[in-house]
Amino acid sequence: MHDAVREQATTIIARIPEGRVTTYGTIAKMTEGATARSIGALLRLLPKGHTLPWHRVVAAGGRLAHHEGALEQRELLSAEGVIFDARGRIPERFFWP
DNA sequence: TCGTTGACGCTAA
DNA sequence: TTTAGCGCCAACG
Repeated sequence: MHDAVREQATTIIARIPEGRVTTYGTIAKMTEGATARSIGALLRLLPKGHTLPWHRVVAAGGRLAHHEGALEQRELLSAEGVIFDARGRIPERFFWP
């Protein structure tokens, strides 16, 4: 992934409003030359002290991707008012854009 | 350079 | 609704 693509992706993630979420696929579509998988790779390698709202990036269908920080992610989202339904999915009204 | 791994997505069955 | 299969891309040894 080129630096320009990475910068564009991080910019998009930084623009996600509080209390809203977006998906890997959505970011990939908005970023030229990126795919859902490349976005995942990008977030995985984020520096320790970054200010990016990574917790607002979820898997397709509003499901929560299974990774180490999933629990923390769920807490952060809940703190912002994001609701999980009975099946552990985020309703579409929380999606951004 | 090659094979493996993993914060994924989409489609078919 | 759940699984499997395939495509996809970056990092790493």
